[in-house]
Amino acid sequence: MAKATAKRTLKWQRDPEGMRLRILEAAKQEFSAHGLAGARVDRIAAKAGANKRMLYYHVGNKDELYLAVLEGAYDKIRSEERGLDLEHLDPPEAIKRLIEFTWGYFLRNPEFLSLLQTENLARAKHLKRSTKVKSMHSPFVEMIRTVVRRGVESGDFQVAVDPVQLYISIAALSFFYLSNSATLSVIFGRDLLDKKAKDERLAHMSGLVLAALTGRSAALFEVAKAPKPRSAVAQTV
Amino acid sequence: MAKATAKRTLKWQRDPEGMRLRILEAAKQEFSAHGLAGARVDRIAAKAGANKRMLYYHVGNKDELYLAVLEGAYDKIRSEERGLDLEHLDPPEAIKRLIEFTWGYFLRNPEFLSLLQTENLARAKHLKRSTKVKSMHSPFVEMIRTVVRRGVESGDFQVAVDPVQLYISIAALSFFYLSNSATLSVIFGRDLLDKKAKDERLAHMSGLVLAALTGRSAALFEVAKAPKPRSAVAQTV
DNA sequence: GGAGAAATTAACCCGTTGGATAAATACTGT
DNA sequence: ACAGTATTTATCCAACGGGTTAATTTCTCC
Repeated sequence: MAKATAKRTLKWQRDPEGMRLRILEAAKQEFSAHGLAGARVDRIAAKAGANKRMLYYHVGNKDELYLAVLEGAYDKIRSEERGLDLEHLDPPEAIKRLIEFTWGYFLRNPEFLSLLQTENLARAKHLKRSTKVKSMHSPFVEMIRTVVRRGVESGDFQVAVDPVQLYISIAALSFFYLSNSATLSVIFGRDLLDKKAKDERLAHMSGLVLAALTGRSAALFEVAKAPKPRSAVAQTV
Repeated sequence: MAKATAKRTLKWQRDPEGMRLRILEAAKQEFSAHGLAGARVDRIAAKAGANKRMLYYHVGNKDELYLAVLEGAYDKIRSEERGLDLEHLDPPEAIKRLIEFTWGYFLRNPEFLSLLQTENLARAKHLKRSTKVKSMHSPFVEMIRTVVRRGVESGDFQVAVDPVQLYISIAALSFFYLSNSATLSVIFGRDLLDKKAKDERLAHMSGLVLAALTGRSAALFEVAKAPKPRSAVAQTV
C-alpha cells in the first residue's frame, strides 16, 4: 500500500513471513501425504506458490524443512493440550475429557498422525536432533498423575496406574484406529471412518478405559449384569 | 551335485526358488527399513546376493515386489494366528493369551509393524488391489466373538463388547507402543524398549483390558481397595 | 530519488534410480 | 552330446530430484 499511485503492475511482492508460512504449510501437506523420502521438493514449492529456491532461502534443505514441520506439529498439539484443564473435573470426567480430546485432535489433524508415523519409521532420527521438541514435555503426564491420585483417593478409581502407561494407552487406542484405518477397513471389509463407526469407536474407548479404572463397567457401558445374562447387549463397547 | 566329477568351477548355479525367497526376504528388510519410496531396488538386489535384473525376472517391478512382501507378511501372521486355539481356555485366560500373542508377535516381527505403517501412509493403495489379502479374513474376529459370548454367559465378563473393537484395541495397545517407541522414548526421556519397560507394558495392557471386561481389577492389578487408600501401589498398571 | 540490501525468479548441474536391452552361462530332455 | 530353454550376468539410459548459481526485481532508508 505504500506507493498507492498505480505506478505499474509489480511482477511480485515481498512477503517473507507469509512465504515462510506458506512453505511450511505446503511442506506439512507434502510430507504427511508422501513421507520423507516420497515428498518432492518441487511439489512443495509449487503448492506454496513459490520458487524452489525459496525453500532453501527461508528454511533450509529437505531435511531441515521436514524437521521444521515436525516441530511445528508438536508445538501445535502441545499448545492445545495446555488449554485443557483437567484439574477441576472429577477424575472419571477428566479421563473422559482427555480421551475425547485426543480422539478429536487426531481426527482434526490427520497430518499429525502421518508425520509421527513417518518419523517413527525413521526411528526418530530427526527428532533426536531437535532441541526444541525435547523441551516441550507434554504437560499431560503430570496432569494425569494428579487426576489418578485424586481418583484413587476419592475412591473413584480402584487402581493407581502409571500415568505414562495410561497416556500411551489412551493415545494408542485413538492413534492406531485412525492411522491404520486404511488397512483395517480393507481387512474387515467395512468403512471404519464413517460417522457411525467413529461414534462407536469413541464410546468403546471411553468405556474400556473408564471401566478398567473404576471397575464399574455399569456406569459407562450397556452392561450385562444378570447372573446368566443371556441377552447381553452386544453393541459398541 | 548332479555332475559330481569336478568338471570345472561354475560361475554360478541355478536356484530359482531360493533366489525368489532371498529376493523377498531382502525386499522385506529394505521396505521395512526405508519405506516404499525410500527403498532402493539396487540395495535389495545386493542384499539378496543377486543381480538387479533378477527382481524383475522373478517378481516384477518395485511396486509388485512391495505388494508381494506385504502379502507375505499378512500370510505369516494369519497362519500363526490360526495356531492359537482360544476355544479351550476359559474366557479371561483366552483374552490374556491373545494379548500376549499379539505383543510377542509384534516384538518378534518389527518389520511387520513397519510394513503396515508404510502401507497405511499410502492409504492402503496397494492392499486394495490385492486379491490374496482380502481372502485372508482374520479368523480372530470369530474366535473373539465366541470367547466374549462364553465370557458373558459364564459371568466372567460383565459386558458383551464388539469383537472387532476389542481386536483393534488389543492390537492398538501393542502396536502403537512399539511402532511409536522411538518418538515416545524421546518425548518421555526414557527407553521404552528395555526389558523392564516391556514387562511393565505387557502387565499394563493385560490389566487394562481384563479389568474392563471382568470389572474385577483386583484379579490382575495391584489394587487400592481401601476406602481411603492413601498408599495405593503406584506401579505398572 | 537512488544505493544497497532483501527477496524472488530463472536456469542449470549432476549424481541417482528404476527400468530395459543384450549377451552369457547353466540346465533339461532327447 | 547337443538343441533349446531357463536363469543369471553385464551394461546402458533417460528421467528425476535435490541442490546450486546467477540474474532480476522490490523494498528501505538516508
